[in-house]
Amino acid sequence: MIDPEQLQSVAMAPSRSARKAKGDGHLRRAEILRAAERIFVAEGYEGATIRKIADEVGVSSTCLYMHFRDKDDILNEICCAALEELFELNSKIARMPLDAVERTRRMLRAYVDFALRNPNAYRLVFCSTPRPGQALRSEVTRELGQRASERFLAVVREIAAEGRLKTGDPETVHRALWAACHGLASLIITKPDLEWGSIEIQSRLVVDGLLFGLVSD
Amino acid sequence: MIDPEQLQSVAMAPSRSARKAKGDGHLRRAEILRAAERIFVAEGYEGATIRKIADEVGVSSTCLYMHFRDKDDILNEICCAALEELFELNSKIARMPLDAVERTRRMLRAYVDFALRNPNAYRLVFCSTPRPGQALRSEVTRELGQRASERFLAVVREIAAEGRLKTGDPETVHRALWAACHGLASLIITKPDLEWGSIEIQSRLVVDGLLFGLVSD
Amino acid sequence: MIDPEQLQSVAMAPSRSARKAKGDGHLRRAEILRAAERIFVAEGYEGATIRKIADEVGVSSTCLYMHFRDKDDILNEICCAALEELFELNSKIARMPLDAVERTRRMLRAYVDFALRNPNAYRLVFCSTPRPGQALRSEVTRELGQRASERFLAVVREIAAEGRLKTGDPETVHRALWAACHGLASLIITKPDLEWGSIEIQSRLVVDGLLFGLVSD
Amino acid sequence: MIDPEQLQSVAMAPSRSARKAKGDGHLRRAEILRAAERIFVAEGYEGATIRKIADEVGVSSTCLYMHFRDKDDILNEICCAALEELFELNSKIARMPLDAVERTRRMLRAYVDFALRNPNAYRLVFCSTPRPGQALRSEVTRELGQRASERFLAVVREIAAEGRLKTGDPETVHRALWAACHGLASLIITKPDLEWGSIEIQSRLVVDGLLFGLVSD
DNA sequence: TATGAATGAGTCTTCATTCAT
DNA sequence: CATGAATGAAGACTCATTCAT
Repeated sequence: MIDPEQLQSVAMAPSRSARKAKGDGHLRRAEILRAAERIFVAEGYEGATIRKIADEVGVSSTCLYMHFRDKDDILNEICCAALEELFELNSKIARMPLDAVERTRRMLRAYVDFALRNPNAYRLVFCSTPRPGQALRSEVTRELGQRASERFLAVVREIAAEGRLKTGDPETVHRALWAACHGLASLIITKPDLEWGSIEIQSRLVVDGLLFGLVSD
Repeated sequence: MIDPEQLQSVAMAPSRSARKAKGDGHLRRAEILRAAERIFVAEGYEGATIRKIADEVGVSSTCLYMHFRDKDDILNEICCAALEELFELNSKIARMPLDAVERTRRMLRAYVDFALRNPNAYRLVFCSTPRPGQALRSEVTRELGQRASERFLAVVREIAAEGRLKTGDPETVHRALWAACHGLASLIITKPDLEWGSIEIQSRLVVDGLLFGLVSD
Repeated sequence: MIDPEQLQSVAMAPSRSARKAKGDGHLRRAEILRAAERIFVAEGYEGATIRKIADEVGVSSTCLYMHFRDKDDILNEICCAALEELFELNSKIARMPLDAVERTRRMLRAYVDFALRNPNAYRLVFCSTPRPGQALRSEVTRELGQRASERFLAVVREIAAEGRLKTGDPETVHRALWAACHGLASLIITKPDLEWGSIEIQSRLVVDGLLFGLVSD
Repeated sequence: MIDPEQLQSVAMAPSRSARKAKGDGHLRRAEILRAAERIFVAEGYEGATIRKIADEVGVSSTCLYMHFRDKDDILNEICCAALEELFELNSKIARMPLDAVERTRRMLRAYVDFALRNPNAYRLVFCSTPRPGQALRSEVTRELGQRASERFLAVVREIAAEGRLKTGDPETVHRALWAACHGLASLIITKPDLEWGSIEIQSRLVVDGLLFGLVSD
């Protein structure tokens, strides 16, 4: 499993050796992942051919097989990295010395932002049904998603413990909040041509509206 | 966890007795559409090969081309039929002699129900980005979606006209409501293995929670 | 074997029964042949699908099989009819009470005209190599072509007998004349976009030029 | 009757020894071109399937796509190569310090020889109507053909300038000469089973006969 | 670590042809 | 005489993947 932070930093600073020099295979690996992510989303799962990815990176298609077992392996790594990042995000907010509702609000906003910042990975993780046969590998993915989700559920439970839930149980409320934000993010991502106005405003309306409807004070 | 049969109850194979009996043509056509819908969603657009669909129906692949011009034609027909149904649904509710907010609530509930009743078509229409090149055909689809959407927007505008919008403009509120319901439906559809509890309750929580947060009285 | 004269006359006068009435199968047959000829040339051998021909005639594709054994059978009939016509043409000119050279000239001009009038059939007969397997059927075609050719060779032999051949033997001269005219006709047919000027003049130049070069007086 | 081997002497399979030896790439490419040329002519455009060509070369059909974009690309390369050669031929003769008529005669003879030496390519270029849709690519082909043709037209214009044209304008005469030679060559190629006698003599008769008829001295 | 060449399986689609009616 | 429905074989082409180097 790759630490996403590491990927991120590598992607931003070409490190000591000049790009394209034959240094650390990790560079290559990260390069491929980024290209793949871009293409996976631009062209869809089957539209993202190994050759297209290889071309984007500037290497032969054979070369990809030196870093990843197969196509699904690449896909998997992308998903894991994204989920890891999301988990970190939620963890950071969870640790903030703020009112539980405020932390919830921030998590939701961060969630939508995250989705829109990584539309590629987001679609892979949250908008696609795992195809049968991928079950084993996506096990890891599900595990990671679960962890990120629980960070968020914990805060909702706090709110419930404070007796501020207007209705429903924390699990259901948690899923409602998540679903609403997912709906907004996924719709913006898959239908960018629709008239969306200010995404900032739209996003706030969903989050605050639902929080106001479900949580008191 | 959701029983997939529950989601796909509509799309079941026809009684084998009718097979090869009356060559009504229309029957075959419908049979193909149902099989295609099932497979499109089980395997994705490119995963749904003509052969798989043909096998499911029990005919040769060539036979599909007697009823549909090509693969996209099948996809298109499925989408159009679904959107048409959705439009009818909304139209019927729009005509009911009820309070605007109540009509809104019913439309939202009907929307989620519709999605869960036709998960296959729903995903095709609302969870997939139109690939470039399909633009021309999906024009019709978009047109239909637009019409269904406007039926719903009209009611939100009524609410706004009655001065009952707590915040935002009708367009943004309309999109917020839609997004939230879409999020719930799509999440249930694509991740049926998650723990969803009672969908009835979950759905009500999202709809009522958001309505309560955004609309007064 | 069909008498081309009969086809011709049928094609020009719809005879007693109204077109499309279910009268004499011969009508249908001729109708199909004409449509096929048009399409064979417009689209090439493999481009001329049974369905296209059937559509042109306005019947089902199955219907063609009631009149012809298979695709090649249609092709064959077209070729035979054309050759028959050419043979008649040459025969008529051969019987004219004219100088042998003049009859030759007329035959050549008639040949080019015939080709340009029936470019479809001409290409089928004179511009295509019989594909292996068609050998048996094209036997008939070759036989007919042979007969038409001999009508023409006979006149050249007359010229030779009159001692008016400037060079070569009658067979070689006969082939030279034929080849030249074939070249003109086939080039005009297959490359109609070239700059051809007046075909009348061009044709005369080839025929008279070669005759003048090879035949005295 | 013509021995087909005589016509296709150039297009013979390479010694099997080189196969699989040096993966020179260029060798493969040439090998494919030769096989394709043979099959294109033996079976016609649509009869020449990718698989047949691949089988002839002894590789998988996929392999062809490593060297050529698609079927038309192969066809195109063959045609271009042939036309290039023809152009060179004419250029070389044009530069010879000979009487214009003699250069014309040599060009015509070279043309027929060229056609019989490359019957496959010749038919592709000169005996087939470009199918609609191929327009763009065959643009190049036409361009090349044009250039070769103009080299020849120039010499005829010289003759005209010398006042030695018995009749007609240089363009028409040029086309007449070309058509006659084309007729001879194409007829020999497409109907090799006919009785042709000595091609040498036959060819001379056409060329000299027509030149004698059209050009003085 | 990387590649150029190659492949087998599989894609959509079209065709000539044949039934049962 | 005619057809609507259907099919098996084949078409061009693409893809993920694997060698030998």
